[in-house]
Amino acid sequence: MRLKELASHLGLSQTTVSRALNGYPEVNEETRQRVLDAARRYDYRPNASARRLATGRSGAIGIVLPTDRNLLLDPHYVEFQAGLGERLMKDEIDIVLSPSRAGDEMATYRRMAVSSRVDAVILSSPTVGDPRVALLTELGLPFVVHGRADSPIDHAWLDIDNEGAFRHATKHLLDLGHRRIGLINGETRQTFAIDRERGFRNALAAHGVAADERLIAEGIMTDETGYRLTARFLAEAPRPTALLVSSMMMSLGALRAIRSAGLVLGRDVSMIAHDDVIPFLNPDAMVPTMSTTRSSIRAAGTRVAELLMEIVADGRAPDSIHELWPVDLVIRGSTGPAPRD
Amino acid sequence: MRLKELASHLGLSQTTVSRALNGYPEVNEETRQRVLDAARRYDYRPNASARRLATGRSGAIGIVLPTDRNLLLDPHYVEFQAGLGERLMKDEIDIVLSPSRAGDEMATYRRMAVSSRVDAVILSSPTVGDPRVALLTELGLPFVVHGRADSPIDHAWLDIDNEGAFRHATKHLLDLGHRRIGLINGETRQTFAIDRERGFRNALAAHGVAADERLIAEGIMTDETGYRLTARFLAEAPRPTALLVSSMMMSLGALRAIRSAGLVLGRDVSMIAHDDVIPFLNPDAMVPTMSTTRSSIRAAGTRVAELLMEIVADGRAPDSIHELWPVDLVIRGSTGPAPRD
DNA sequence: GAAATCATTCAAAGCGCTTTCAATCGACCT
DNA sequence: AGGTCGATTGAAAGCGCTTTGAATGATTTC
Repeated sequence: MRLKELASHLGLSQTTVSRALNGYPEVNEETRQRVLDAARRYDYRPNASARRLATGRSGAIGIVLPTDRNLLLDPHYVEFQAGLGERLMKDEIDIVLSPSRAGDEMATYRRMAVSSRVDAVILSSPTVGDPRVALLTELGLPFVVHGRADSPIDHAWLDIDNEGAFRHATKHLLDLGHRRIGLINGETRQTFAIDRERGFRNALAAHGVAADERLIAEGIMTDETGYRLTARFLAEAPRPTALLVSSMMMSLGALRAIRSAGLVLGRDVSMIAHDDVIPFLNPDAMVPTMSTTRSSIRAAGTRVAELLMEIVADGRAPDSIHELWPVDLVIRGSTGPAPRD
Repeated sequence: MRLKELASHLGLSQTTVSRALNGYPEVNEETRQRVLDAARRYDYRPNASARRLATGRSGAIGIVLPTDRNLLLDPHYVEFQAGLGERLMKDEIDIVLSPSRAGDEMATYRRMAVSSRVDAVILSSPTVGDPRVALLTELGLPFVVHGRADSPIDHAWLDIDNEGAFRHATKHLLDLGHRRIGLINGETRQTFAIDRERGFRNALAAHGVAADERLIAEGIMTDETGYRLTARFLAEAPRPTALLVSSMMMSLGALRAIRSAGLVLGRDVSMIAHDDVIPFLNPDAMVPTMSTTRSSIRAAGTRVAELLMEIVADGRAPDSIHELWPVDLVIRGSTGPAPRD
């Protein structure tokens, strides 16, 4: 069923039918009802390409998907995407995934922009001075960064307070008497990891405790990295009595390492992990339950979608968008007072 | 830069330029070169919507994304998507994700088809007699099922040999002397889980061993389910000496339960888990290393993309597409001879 | 009662491509 | 020489929608 047919069925012009369907005010209410009824009856759906061509808007937002970076291997990513989708669904906006090899990423963004395939894009996993910010700004393709790119160019971003989260968590451990605290971080190419390390160091400094560089390490956020780094830390003498871990996935490995060393989590070693609220990594289901810094990555996805819509549909100025979300510190069974020796 | 401008820059008609760019044979080679050079120089990119409108093809394939089913929470899904993307990238085909609430799924497929947003779709996690197969067939929207829908309607599918995989794995355990073997399966709504259970039972039957229904259980494939079901099995008397587990994620929980019971994996209890080759769940990195039935879900994604292209671009008949992939049985440290009691 | 205003509706002009159908120009054939 | 054919190019007609500018009656206004 095409607009033309629908119009002739109704004995109306395409113009009127189109307006009725799109909610323009100048059409008679009675006419609009007739049109709406007919559209439903014939299951009419406007052709997406035609509409896009006519309006110049694509009705889609883009994500460039590096096929070989770890973004993809990452459950966080899926969860974020789910949040995104939840919001976008309401306005029937599609997500266009454009896979791209690591080197071609910039070209892919360019392609998306020039071929007007999407109205806006999302930047995930920003690095320091991320070149994508400059590119997109130059291309005039609206975007929201999930995280912060720390770029000289002002841009729209939504981030969680990583510094504050890890500062509070560290402070909590210090208050429990811990002095040797290890940090198992994500890769410090990414801004969130830098911020967390800063929070960690700030808390130590504020307490007059010197940071031990041998107890600060980073890596991709996998179970395996968690295991390896924790095992390394525990081999130090004296060993750390508490651990700050950047993801629940890593905390799984960390826990394995702690057990392998014959130690008990929450007694010999305390741990606080960052929890992005991923359904299959539930801190309450762990044994012992895991103390966390918590912020739902899914909710962030929803909000980023919302912001994107505000920019594209309502013309909101991107540089007015800077949201920093607070992070909860949830104390559970994996933290306890520092053991005395 | 628009086609029109480009053409006038070159002193050619749009027709010729369009043909040159799209590789039609009737244009002079010299002319084609000039056009290609100019296109590169001006960084010309055809407008995606216009092209789609003109050709009637959307240059995208669709995935309906149930926002509240567990498909999403699932790393398998991401990995599959990565494989898909890898292949689609080559032809600059987009993936359109259409989020949808569980109830609306069918409507979303319908919308995708009628608005010709995509040229084809992918069906994941098929259930027995999956209604989507009938719907898509009726709508005339090409699709490939990842898995098998076990529907009366013939359709394109790619699946791994789940029955064979679990049959072989079970046989291997039987050959090692195990007689009490537990099965921790994915939800038996899904065809893959049914096939695995069948393989398991077939192997037992072939060996003349009666299946113990108390040692067969299912659930969503999470760490938590793995823990819970394993703990339950180990409480039986006599307890199972071996376990077949449907995912690496579950095997993590299973391992925890085994340890909690004071047992040693690979000695007191053997385990074989299904490995979809997810980068952050590496069976070689586990302690002990995990015996698995292995088939790369990413490779499956790549191949599904390939098949989709064959249907859409080359007009291959969907009902000629039935691929059943064999599954490797990889024996590592988590399996050993049955303990004698 | 004529002019002006308002509420509705429509015809037609794009949006930027692809593709059909014709036109042109030498080369080739009889 | 007149006609045919193959190679190359172009003009114009869509693809299905939105939107501009105009038209039509009906309703007010002076």
